[in-house]
Amino acid sequence: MPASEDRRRGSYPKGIAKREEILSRALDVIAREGYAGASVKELAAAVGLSQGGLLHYFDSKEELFTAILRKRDEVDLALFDGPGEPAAPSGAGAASSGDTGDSDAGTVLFSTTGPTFDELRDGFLAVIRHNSEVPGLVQLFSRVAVDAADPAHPAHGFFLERGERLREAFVHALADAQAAGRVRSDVDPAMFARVYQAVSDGMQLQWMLEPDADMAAAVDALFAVLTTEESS
Amino acid sequence: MPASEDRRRGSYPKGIAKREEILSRALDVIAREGYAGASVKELAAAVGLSQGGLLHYFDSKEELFTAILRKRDEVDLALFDGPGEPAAPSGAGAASSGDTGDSDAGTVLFSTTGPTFDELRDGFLAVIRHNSEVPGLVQLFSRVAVDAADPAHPAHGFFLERGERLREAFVHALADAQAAGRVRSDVDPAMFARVYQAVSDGMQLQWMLEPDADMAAAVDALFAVLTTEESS
DNA sequence: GTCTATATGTTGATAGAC
DNA sequence: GTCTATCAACATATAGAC
Repeated sequence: MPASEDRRRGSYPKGIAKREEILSRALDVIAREGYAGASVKELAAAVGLSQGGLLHYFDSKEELFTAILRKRDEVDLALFDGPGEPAAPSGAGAASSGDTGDSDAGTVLFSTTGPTFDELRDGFLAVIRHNSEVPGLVQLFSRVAVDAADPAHPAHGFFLERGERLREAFVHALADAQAAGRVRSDVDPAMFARVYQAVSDGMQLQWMLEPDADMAAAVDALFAVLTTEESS
Repeated sequence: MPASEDRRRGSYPKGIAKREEILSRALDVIAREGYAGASVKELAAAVGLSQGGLLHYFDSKEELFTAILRKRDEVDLALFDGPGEPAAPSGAGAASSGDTGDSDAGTVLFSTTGPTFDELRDGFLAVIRHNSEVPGLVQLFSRVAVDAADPAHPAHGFFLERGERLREAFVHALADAQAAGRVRSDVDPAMFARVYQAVSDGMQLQWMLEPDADMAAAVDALFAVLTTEESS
């Protein structure tokens, strides 16, 4: 049911379709060409619109970027969830090319119904590895994440909910894996859900500073110490 | 030897003294009143100078903020290192009041000579707990950390070196503790040095968004899973 | 629905008086 | 060394033409 959040302006089929197209293209552009405190005008030009034209669809710069981050999660979910093997996450430009999906497919990763521990680990790591190929998106995410600390920021709610969903998935997966004896019994799922999120976010900062820093390896190391056996 | 890095403009005793005084006051102001994308003018007024007066000591806004972060580390080091019990880290405003110290005291926490595992853990946690009382500094740190991803940013080198020092301390402490059988033998010190840094930085983001998130508890949980016995 | 043009505001930085 | 005054550069948002 992708109807609830997408209502903004005209909200007619045509309008929201264009909106989605803009977001897809923006994602692609930022992923490839990077984000460096980009202005609305720059981004507008990049997606083939004027500033005014772009702001016809988004009320403000901050809302635009928030929408981009939402769309990004949507795309990542569709790519790295559900199927054991993603269709074709080849290279960097895996975020555009038409409609990636109103397919309700990927809600496993961040939903409460919950992926299994293995699914969550694999999906989480896949997204993180993918991030290494879209530096601009990582930078955009981190930048907005800081700004969104302000409750008045349009992305405040987005980051709150996103974090909650992510951690909820971890809590369930960890608890289940614990019950199955695969995760140490002395780990508090709620606490380590936060730790996973923190490691992921924190490694992004390190990686932006030092591209050699291996984000996925660090997260993987955390999985390793929490699990009782060596899987895979 | 605090002489090497402090050379900038006039660099006469009087000049650098005033510089330090400005930084101390700026720290105090930001810690108490918060940082919200503060402009140079605002900060200048807060420290009792005009914009021009302030920029007499710092070439640019970015260099000013970089210097503030440097000073902050210096103060934290002096406060939460060396003595088993800090003098009086009471409340929030523990960062000003005269000269906190050219005292060469605290170089343990981030130096290669290295604190012991317990010292590092206690100091690290103390700094993190202290951070909860200076939200403005946490926000400033995170904001500049993102911007400093750009190699051209004045703080780029600062964050690189800071990260290296911090992780080096962790690598040594973890390795030593491992040799003593206090830390699991299957943890890679270098890898987990990154993980500690990531958890710390990542928890700051969560805490800025949700002040109820317990930064120290998360880091402490990581210590707990890595150690073989329950210390405390 | 999209563009051009503009209003409005702010910022960082500089020049020059005192 | 510090202040006042000012600049030039942008950026966002809006208004109005097409």
